[in-house]
Amino acid sequence: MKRGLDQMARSYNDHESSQETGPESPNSSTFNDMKALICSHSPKRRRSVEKRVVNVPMKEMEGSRHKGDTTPPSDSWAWRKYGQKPIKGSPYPRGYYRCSSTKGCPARKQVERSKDDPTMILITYTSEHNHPWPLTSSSRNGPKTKPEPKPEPEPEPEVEPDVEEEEDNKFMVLGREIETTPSCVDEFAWFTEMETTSSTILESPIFSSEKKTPVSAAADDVAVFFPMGEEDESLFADLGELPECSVVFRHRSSVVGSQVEIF
DNA sequence: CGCATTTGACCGGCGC
DNA sequence: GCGCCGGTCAAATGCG
Repeated sequence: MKRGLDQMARSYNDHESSQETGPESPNSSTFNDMKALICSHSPKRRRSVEKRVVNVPMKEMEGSRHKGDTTPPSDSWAWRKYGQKPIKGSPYPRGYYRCSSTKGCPARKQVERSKDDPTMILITYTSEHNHPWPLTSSSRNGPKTKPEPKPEPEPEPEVEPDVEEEEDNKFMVLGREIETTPSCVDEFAWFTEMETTSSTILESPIFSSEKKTPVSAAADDVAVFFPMGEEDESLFADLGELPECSVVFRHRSSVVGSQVEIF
């Protein structure tokens, strides 16, 4: 079972390794490229696992707990480290984290420093197809990525929630609306779910400071869908602990894609 | 004492 | 077929 995931991730890495480390990765001019990229991956990927790579400037993590190369920036969820490995070709080890925000949460992430740009942290999020990202926050509880007992309904890790939101085949990427093919949407409903909760990729649940359950988040799209404005300021007022978020939101309007990159 | 982290071992796939 | 490599497991350790 786990091997399936592993294999998935591995084959994806083959794809992504050439891209995720590229300093001059796709920027705002390549939304369609990105879309094509995403869709072009579909045939190769199994449906069960999706990945997303985020590039985070390290300076933006200074406020966060920072013990080692793979200490992840705090985000909105609880992650439990389950492994660390030196990566061939990279001077920095890669840390493996498992979502501990909710029981049975299948989400994982890998954190490593970019070998090309040591000031950049590469975070690879992995989740099962259509599985909602954990949206609970633990970063406010302190530095520890300790899961917080929450009175929230438990996500169903193995049962794919029906994603029925593709009324129109569009989703937002870095502030732009992208039309997708139904197959792509279906294939990346997981992404779509994230993107449609916000006006940019990086306002995805990953970067949401809201404490929500995966279910409520889905129903809560409106709450986080509006473009960055004054309301966002308050909405993300407490993002001091979420350096990833802060940089994203801060730079989005002007430096889209240059600070944080999604593949 | 309970939980998270660390770290070495192990596993399975892939390339040669 | 074998070795390499990435990813995970699980026991040991540390910390609050």
